[in-house]
Amino acid sequence: MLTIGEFSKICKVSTKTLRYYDEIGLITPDEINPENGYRYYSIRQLKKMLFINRLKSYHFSLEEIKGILEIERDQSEERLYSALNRKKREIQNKLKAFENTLNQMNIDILNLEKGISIMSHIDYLEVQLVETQPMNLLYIRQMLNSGDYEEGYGKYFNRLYEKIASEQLTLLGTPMTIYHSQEYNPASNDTEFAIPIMEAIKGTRDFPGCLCAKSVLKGSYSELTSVYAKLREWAENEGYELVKSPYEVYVTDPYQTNDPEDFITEVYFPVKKKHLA
Amino acid sequence: MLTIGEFSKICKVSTKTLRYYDEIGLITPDEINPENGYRYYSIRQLKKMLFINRLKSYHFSLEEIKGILEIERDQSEERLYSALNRKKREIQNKLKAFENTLNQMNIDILNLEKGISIMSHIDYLEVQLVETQPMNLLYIRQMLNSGDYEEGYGKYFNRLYEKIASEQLTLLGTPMTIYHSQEYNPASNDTEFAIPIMEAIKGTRDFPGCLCAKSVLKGSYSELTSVYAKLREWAENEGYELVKSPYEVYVTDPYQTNDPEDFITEVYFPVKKKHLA
DNA sequence: TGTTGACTTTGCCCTTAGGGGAAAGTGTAT
DNA sequence: ATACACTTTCCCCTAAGGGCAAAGTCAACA
Repeated sequence: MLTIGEFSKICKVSTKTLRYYDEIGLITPDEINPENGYRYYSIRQLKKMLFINRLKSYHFSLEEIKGILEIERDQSEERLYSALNRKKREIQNKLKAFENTLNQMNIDILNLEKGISIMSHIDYLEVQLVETQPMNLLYIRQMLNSGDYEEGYGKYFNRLYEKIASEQLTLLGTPMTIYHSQEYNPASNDTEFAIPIMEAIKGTRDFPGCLCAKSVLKGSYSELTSVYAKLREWAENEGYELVKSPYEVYVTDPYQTNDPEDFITEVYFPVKKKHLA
Repeated sequence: MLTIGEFSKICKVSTKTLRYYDEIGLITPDEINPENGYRYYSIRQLKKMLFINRLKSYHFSLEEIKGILEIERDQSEERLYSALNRKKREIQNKLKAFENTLNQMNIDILNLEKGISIMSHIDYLEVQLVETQPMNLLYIRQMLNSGDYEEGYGKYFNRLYEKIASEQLTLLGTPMTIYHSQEYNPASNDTEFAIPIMEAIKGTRDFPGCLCAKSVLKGSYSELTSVYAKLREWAENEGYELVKSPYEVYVTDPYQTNDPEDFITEVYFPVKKKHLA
């Protein structure tokens, strides 16, 4: 039997951690002296602890590890195998996200070297006042949380395109997203994915034309919030106010090009002139 | 002036977050109605908030962002530039760490496909009882925290090698590390870096020979804890006990080869036969 | 046998970046 | 006037432990 200190040293895990794992039931000492509460670990528990360490190094949460250890007794291999593969994909995604972040950072760093301040691109955004044409939209309206956006765009637009293809509908424009939520809420936003088509069938709706402030973004979607801010600022200065849900039109998007710097997105902001007080 | 809800929607930040940022003083509303406490943000604060979002996407902590924003007023560019570069290196390191993790995971996944269970390599580790020769060690003894290990190894061994080179000392073996701490403590471990040399000068010490359980690890250092566990288990079964600090000898290491799978490390565990009770 | 120093126990508060929800007050449109 | 959307503060919760304190315990040494 090993005291907690000995066990700790062999496994390279602090005693604090071992007590915590005992508390949450991840690995409990083989023996506890009922008089003084001293924890004693057996030699065979070393392997379990090392396995836990391994899984931790793979970024499994303690909750996940607990699940894996409980499974392990029954049908040991298969579910561990699938858990590993799932976690592997998770890490690959994080890795990709880091690569994207690094690309963005490099753009900013290069700009700084040229003496261009980081957020100055906002100042160069142009805003026009336009009158939009009414459209007939094939749409899906959903509550989305912010994590689902990337996935959601692909999923819902695919569904719409499938319907257009299978029912031989007539495409009249590029895909668009309409944001109905008044407040931004990371857990749930009222979002409408739509594509303009000719046929006024079930699953379509009328989208009236209106006066809009419009701005065009070239580049990564991460700049979209800047466009919204710019439009808002413009409206404030020119004496307009927002009257309906803003929307985005994806003129070129990931379906057409791979480089995020080539994306072209129009942002529309339905407005009307404010009455002077 | 924008209410918190409007500001929230434009910036894609929840009101909860805005109130939190107000609380920690990251961005406080331009105006607060003293009667009812309502927060009002100005249009010019949009840009600041977007800048915060940008820095957040670069994985700066709120504390770091606060620092950057405070700096920004004075000498805006330079310190931001260096902060960005520092954070970029951090992310590159994390990216590398993820790549290593993925490599390890792939090894395990391949093994599972072959029907080899994940921790089974422990069972194949061989342990021998050997009598080591006394040595004369050039050493540096330090308290290290677990995060410093990678860096520490390079740093301290380099320092030792430099001394050997500059004083024309005679190398008698490969580098080694002796672990003096009884308990593992992530914040501080008593660690000795050493290289055997011939000359008994200042900065060297005698390292007596002794009876050791020895095991050889081929492969990544992440398996080292397994070796310790195996040695401990072996000692228990054979009726030996640990009498001094264990140590590692790096026969081939990152200085000689790049593939972690080629590393060869000997682990020594000074023991003596236990008296039977 | 006593003492010392190392070890262990529990308990409490702290960390990041907010999320959830309640209860109460407020603003605005009809 | 009323309904409903919005805002306020307050309190508790997260994951994985770290830090520290007070008190109890163990083993070795004199």
